[in-house]
Amino acid sequence: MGRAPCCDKANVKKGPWAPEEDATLKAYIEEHGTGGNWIALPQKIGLKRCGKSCRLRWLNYLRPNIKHGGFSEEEDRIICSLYVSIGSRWSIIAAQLPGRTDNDIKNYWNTRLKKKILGKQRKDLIYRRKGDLFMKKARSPSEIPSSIVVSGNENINSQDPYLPELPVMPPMPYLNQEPCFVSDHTSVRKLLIKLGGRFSSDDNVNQVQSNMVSHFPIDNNLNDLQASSQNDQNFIACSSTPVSSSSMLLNSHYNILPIQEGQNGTFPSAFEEMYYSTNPQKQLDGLEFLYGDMCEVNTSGSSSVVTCGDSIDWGEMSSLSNVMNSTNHR
DNA sequence: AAGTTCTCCAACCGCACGACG
DNA sequence: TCGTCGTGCGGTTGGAGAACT
Repeated sequence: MGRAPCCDKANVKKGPWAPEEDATLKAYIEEHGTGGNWIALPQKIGLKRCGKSCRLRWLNYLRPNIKHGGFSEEEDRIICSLYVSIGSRWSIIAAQLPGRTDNDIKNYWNTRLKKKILGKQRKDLIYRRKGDLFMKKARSPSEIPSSIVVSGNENINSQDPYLPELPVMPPMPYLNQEPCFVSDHTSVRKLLIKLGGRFSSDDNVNQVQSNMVSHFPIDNNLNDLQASSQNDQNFIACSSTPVSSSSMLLNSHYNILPIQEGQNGTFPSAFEEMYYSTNPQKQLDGLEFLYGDMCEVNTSGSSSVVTCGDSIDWGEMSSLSNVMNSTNHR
């Protein structure tokens, strides 16, 4: 049994809002508030609209202090930084940009910002696609040139002309350890607090966390990955992907993870703690979701292969990195 | 000038979650 | 504990206007 529709679809108006409808809704909410019930609101004020539609109209358009268009460079950077770090959590991103709505940011990202970032990389992408084609033609990992296939613990600096240059960090140490972080609420919470310190509400944390975990089938697969990485050959070079993302995050102008003076290299202490700690829990605090989004661990058969899924666009991520690095060096 | 394609964005849709009885 | 309801979210769509051929 499906759930009942939120409103009577037949008697509900759809499509663009008329100025009179806007005025009616705005006047009522400004005087009485929403009354805590969006579903009942349109009937109260005589609007033939779905409650959800009223809510959306208010939040995205009628609410006071809403800004439309004209995103600044600073806002671009914030959006990029947060997108890289938490993905398409538009509501959370919007919370960092006063006056912006999640819908606005989502549209801006999908229609403009992504293209803006990718714009300079078209040529690279074309070359890369040729590289992809070449990779797809290869029937097994052993047919892929060694410059592209990298084992988990081997040199990930190997450069192939078809792959964009990515920031490089040492191999992830956790590959040789028992994973034990997935259900740890505090690790995720810690990261979110690090991400600007504005994600302290339990609601957000839980929501983001559930999303992260659902996208990160790490449990048993990680053990397979470990075996695989020790077995070389099967580990296709995507190990630098999360690294690049982390670097982007760290290098971004927004400084989501504040860089502290006197630290070894370019990594802030919080990140170093995660990355270099011998404690597997600390190593993975906050990094797991990056892997979850970007890599797929295929454990079919006796071997495991880590591949970059379709959702990952090397060019895109590389571009993001470039944009952020360039803004960082201004 | 007309037809076609592209871009942008407001709005819709369906799902997940929490509150509540 | 379970079912229902309202809310919030992210993905997608549709249409108006701009750009291109």
